[in-house]
Amino acid sequence: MEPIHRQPLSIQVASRIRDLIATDQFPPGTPLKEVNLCKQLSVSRTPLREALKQLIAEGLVEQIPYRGVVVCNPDQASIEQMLELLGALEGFAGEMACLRATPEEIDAIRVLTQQMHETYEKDERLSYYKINQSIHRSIVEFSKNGELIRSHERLNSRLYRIRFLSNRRTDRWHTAIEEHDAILRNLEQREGLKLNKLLRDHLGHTWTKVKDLYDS
Amino acid sequence: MEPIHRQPLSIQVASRIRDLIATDQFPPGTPLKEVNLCKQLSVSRTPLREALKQLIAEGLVEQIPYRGVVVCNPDQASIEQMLELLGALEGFAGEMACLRATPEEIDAIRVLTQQMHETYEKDERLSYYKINQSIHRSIVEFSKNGELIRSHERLNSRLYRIRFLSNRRTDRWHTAIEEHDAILRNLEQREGLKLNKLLRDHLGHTWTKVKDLYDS
DNA sequence: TGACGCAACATTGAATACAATATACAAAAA
DNA sequence: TTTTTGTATATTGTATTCAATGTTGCGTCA
Repeated sequence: MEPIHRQPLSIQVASRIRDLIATDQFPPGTPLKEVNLCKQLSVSRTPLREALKQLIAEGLVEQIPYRGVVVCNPDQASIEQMLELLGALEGFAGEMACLRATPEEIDAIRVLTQQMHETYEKDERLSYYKINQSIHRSIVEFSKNGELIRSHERLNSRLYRIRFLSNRRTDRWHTAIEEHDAILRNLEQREGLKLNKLLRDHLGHTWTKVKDLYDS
Repeated sequence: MEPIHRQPLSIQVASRIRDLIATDQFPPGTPLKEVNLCKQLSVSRTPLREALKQLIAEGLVEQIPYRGVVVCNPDQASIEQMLELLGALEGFAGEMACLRATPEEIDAIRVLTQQMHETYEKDERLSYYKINQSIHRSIVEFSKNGELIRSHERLNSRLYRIRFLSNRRTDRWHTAIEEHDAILRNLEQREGLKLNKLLRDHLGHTWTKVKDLYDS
């Protein structure tokens, strides 16, 4: 029977704040003052502080002793580094997925890629963004390496906001679409090394898009 | 001028516990009871709990609600996954290091590799282990990617104990030594792709050694 | 007018008190 | 004898209180 699983307050609070940051309701630089957040979330300071400790460990916020916690505002250099690492992780995951993904799992990627085409033609950017995320997350899952999956998840969540913003503004969708077709093809044919390179380059292009956003 | 940086108690406590786990003074399965630790470390529960939260986020310990935290005892499968990921990270780092390391930095690796030979001939396993760690950590640093460096550091610390134990018992040193010579050569010649593969395979061999340890 | 010092306030760091939950053991019933 | 249930105890989860530190602003003195 399915066990009931409760979550300590601190975990729930951490999730909530994580969402608030990802959706830009707490944009970079926002000071996270303990008493304010306590009132807003209706919890006491102890679980809130434990939640903040977790977010610090994840790198989403930073803490200066006796001066509080603020939402991180990564500069161009560290965004580039994060995307570089994300590309390495996804590339490696793709390579492993070529060895370990089942035919059914590859079918799922095929379906998602098809849906992506549809959102592209309908110009539905939000749906496009979410499907894109699903594809990448699925490929990583099919690596069947739990550590890799968690590392990717953490890093990706830190980049969620910035990629979302760049997705709204960039006007070069079609290259991404073509790349996704190539990704699917190489996964189908189990071309691990090629898929690795494809995914790394794919993230590299994301960086150029983000850079455009910053420079403008 | 160098700023004075103070560390909150929770950070210090976290470091201490991390060491205790790495050095096997808190072996896997040890229950970390809050009041006990408080007395032993002479701190109150609040900073201790914040430290534990950080270790949970790092994956060194795990928490079951209302039942406390215990030192993780990863099974063979997750150790294999961690080593696989570590290999991917180091391989990628090596590839980047070929692009970005200065000649002086490569010299440093050369010196360390030479020292490694000496410890091998003198049969000094502890020194060997530490130099080996230094080499790998240095290569990762020379990738000049801070995110990569931190990810590697976290994962490596989780594997510190298990690799240490396997190093003490394995009787096949010379293959590792030869691999390190090859690593140095490819770094000197900036052969990024080859170095990537070398490092990945190197960690793969580590896995076979760890596996021997478990099976025996 | 500007710089320094002091004091009041705001905010975080740490400790303690209280509540919720799980476990262990014993007693009672089948 | 075995199972079940209730109660005591231990442990974690949360709230509150107190202490330490940083910041701001005003007043005074050069």
